[in-house]
Amino acid sequence: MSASMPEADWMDGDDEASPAPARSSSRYKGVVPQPNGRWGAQIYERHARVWLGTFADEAAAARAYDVAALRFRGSGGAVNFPGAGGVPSAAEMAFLAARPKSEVVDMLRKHTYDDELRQALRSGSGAGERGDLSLSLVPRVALFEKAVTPSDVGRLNRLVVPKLHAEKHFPPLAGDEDDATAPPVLLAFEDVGDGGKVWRFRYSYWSSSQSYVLTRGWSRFVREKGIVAGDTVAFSQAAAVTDDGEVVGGKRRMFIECRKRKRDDDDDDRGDDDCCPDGGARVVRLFGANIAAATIGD
DNA sequence: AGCTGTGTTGAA
DNA sequence: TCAACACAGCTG
Repeated sequence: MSASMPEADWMDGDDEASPAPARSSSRYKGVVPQPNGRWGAQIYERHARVWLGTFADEAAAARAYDVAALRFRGSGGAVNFPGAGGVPSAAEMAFLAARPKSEVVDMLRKHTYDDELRQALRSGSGAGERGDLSLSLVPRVALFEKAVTPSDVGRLNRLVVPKLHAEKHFPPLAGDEDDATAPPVLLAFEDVGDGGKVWRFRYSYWSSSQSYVLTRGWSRFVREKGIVAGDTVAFSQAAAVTDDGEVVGGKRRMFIECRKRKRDDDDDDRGDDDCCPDGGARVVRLFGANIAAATIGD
């Protein structure tokens, strides 16, 4: 179901005008009648029942089951409301995939799922968005960030990547152990603050300074984003969320995001060429502090 | 006092 | 896996 779908549309069954006492059973999958005339929703996983809450409307309970089925079994699972409202959008699937089952179940039990989904969809659908899949909904793991130095934004046209982070999160560069200059590698990053615009940088090791650097492409990034010394560039990587909400790296997609250095109160400077189109501090939902991000280099 | 959500069982 | 049924507990 999509967030834009009015709930009332499918909330009317046959027994709308009458308070209708509990029927002996529901026509919807995962829905069970409650003694008081309300409806309960449940889904089974591994022999165990997962209670999804009770609902006044039979169809609302059925929809709760659908949501759970989407999260527990993927878009392939049988659902009560296929078609129209039941068609899971890529964005909704991402929304679901980005949170642990327990959280989804909580939202269903508290009847807050639709609100949360709408809110996430709204905040994620900025003007610069390209696909219909909001980047803010893509689960990501933070890799590292660096406050850029004057030389990082100066004429050197390069960003020094702290050795520890480079070696831990970026693909290994042959030759970084000996004094030979490693062959350059091209890395692509999706811009979290700009609807996924892709930035490509040459990544290499400068043996002369014994530094890992992002070179070609970096200066353009600095210029277009208006990055100045003191600002921060953050790197993250696509991740997957397990049943328990544990985040695991795995996908190769990497992301970059720039954050303006916090200014006390003086000027807010130009508000559009900024690196964060939305205006204020963009809140990106990142997961878990301690995740074993998969090695990018495979 | 009401309701929710679990215990449990038999069918699919 | 799934739902029917009973009712233990919980909530207010």
